[in-house]
Amino acid sequence: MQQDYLEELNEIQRQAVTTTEGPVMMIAGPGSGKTRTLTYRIAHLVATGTDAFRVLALTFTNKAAKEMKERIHSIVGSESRNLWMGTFHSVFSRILRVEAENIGYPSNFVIYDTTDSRNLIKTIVKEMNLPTEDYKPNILSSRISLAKNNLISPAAYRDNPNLTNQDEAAGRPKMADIYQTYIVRCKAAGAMDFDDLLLKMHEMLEKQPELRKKYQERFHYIMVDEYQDTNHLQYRIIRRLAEYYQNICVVGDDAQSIYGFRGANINNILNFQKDYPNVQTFKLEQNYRSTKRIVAAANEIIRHNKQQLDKVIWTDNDQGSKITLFKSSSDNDEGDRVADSILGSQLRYHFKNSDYAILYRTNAQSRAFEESLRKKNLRYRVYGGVSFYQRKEIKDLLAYLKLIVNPKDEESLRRVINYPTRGIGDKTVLKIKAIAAEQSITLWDVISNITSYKLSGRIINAIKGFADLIKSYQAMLLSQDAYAVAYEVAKSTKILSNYYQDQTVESLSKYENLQELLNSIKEFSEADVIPTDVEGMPNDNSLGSYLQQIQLHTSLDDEGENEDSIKLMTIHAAKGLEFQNVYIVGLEEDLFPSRQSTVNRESLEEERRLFYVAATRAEKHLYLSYATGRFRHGKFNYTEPSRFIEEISPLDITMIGTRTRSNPTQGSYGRGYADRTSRPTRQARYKRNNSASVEKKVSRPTAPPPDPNFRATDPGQLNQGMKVKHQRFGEGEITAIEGSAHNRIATIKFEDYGNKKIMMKYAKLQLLD
DNA sequence: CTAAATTACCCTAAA
DNA sequence: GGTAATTTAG
Repeated sequence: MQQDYLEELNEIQRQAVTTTEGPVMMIAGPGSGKTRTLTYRIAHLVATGTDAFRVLALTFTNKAAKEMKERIHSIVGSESRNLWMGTFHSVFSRILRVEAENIGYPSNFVIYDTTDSRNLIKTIVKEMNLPTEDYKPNILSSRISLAKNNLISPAAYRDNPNLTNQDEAAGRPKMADIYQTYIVRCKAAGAMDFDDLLLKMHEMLEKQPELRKKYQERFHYIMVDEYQDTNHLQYRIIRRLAEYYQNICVVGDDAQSIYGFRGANINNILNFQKDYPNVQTFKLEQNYRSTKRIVAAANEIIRHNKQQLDKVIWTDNDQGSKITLFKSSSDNDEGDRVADSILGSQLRYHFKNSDYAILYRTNAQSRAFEESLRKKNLRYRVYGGVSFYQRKEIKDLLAYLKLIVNPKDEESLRRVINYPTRGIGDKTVLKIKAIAAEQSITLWDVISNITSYKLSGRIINAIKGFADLIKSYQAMLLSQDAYAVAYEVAKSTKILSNYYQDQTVESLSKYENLQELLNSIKEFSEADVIPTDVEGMPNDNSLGSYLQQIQLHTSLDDEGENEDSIKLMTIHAAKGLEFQNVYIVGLEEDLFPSRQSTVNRESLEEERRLFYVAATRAEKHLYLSYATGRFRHGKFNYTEPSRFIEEISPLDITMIGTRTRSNPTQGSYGRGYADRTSRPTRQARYKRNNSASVEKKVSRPTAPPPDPNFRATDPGQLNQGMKVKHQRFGEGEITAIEGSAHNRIATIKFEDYGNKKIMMKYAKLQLLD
């Protein structure tokens, strides 16, 4: 065991580590060694005799938990595997899985992500015959989430004039009914949404004294990272769990609270002293990460906020170079400028690619940088964005697997019952639903017993075929591992081979994504199961376990940590990370700060904290960038520089203005715009980053060879005068191409049909030589 | 009923 | 700029 860990800490950090008893609060500024202190605190507990399974440590990303776990492992050894450590959602889902039957859920409960729960809300609205223009799924779902996170039940919601008045005014008086129905339907489906993972944990602790006692007594020591980002529900759970031993240590920084939009309550940290009057507080204000200039700029930024704890960070590090500000004329110009700057900086300072991060406010901003970096052959990786697990093809296959594990899952059932098509259309599904509703049973109950209902032979046949298929997979799961079943599903449903046959760029990428998914299932199901010493810490490689795990996947969990690539991510995703060189881009009004954040002071201050977080990620060099215009929603708009830029003293900034070389605005409007739409962006990005690993890990299943004459319908490849074949209209010749890059329409003269206008983006055309 | 084609709609961050 | 919903053709 490593003995000298206390030597690596400064005085305050050491006190925070060794003060293990009673409530402790650490206010830790950026770069103050917070993670190190927290890590050593846990290691210290274990090293001084606490059983690891008595320690609960809650973080906001799996990555943070994993890193800490590894560091603790290196200090205390294998005992660290018994720590209860992870995100709120993943730790609670493990506990709930063990206790499922005590709270009326199957232990294989499924977890609904935002898409699943929105779809469910959509069907509820439809079933209640409410106007969809007033009842928008994402608004409804955010209100439900708000209610759940503030422990407002449907009944309490109904009685809350504040909430109901808002709903009345917005034309959705049935809000509370939807909320109630939503809960009933989730329960019936054996499903929990993200909020339920917290809510059910809370309910269990409140309503079941035995279980409350069990968990209160299990966790001698509780630690919560990023405490400023906890919401009311999380706060209540933590309080309950800590009630018995009172050994609770929270770590946070009010200046870095950036999750207000999902209910984070900054008062949780501001009021901690009231909750625990005997709290011992440690302030970590020395910054070990950044140069003096960066630290000074950060302090200037945050000083513009009214609501904050009194705290100034300082550093002993070098003065460092000035902050660089880039002004560009468009989003594409901004991309080029940043890519140029990275190249120049690499030549001068010999940094690796992985020493650079480009941070933006919205995921959509990544594209321009991707293109510019690709042009210069700079390796990059985009984190976050549309998650791998949200892609259609992935969700489809996962829906089968979820259904096999838990056939009550209505969302998954609806997703796959007619995919691939097997003659079960909307009408048929409606009939089944009517039967299920009438008898108060689940859809699966009806489907699995379809022969006992009076329906037409054709319908019974189709449904029986489907039910038998699912049943056969379920039977298979009894004797075979998760991968074998998943592979069988992918193969026998033809999902995989259909994508393989269809040689378009999109389909190929979908095919590869599916392979990648199968791959990860294979890895999971073949991994050695490391037994833990702890009762109630499930650690198995079943399909159900896999499904629960991936639903709680966080965006930074993606592999590639060790590769040498420039990192592109949102500022939210960058929290807790550090980089030698940071580019904060898109510093424009209405983008950063975002338009909706400028309506009141609270949200503007949160936006400013976001800027503070971004700036404090930088160790050596900080670059800011804005453009005077950019494409948004398919249109070019002129923009104003962000108010945040002015909040930093001009003395600390070097300005680099718009270049006069080519005319960038026009370039981006004409040629650049056409270029970007003709390029398979997201698929290409994924493929680029992952295809190599796909190829080496999995051998391809046999599929018929692709038709050599077939070419992807890429509007950029097609020109006037070309001969093409259309699936329906037969052979023809392109006589004209019109429309914007987005909606490119070809006029094609067909032999049998005359002139037809075809939207090229969607039509499947075969190129004839 | 299916598949293709067209139109409608959304739009901050994320477990 | 992308996807979901709807319409259209077969």
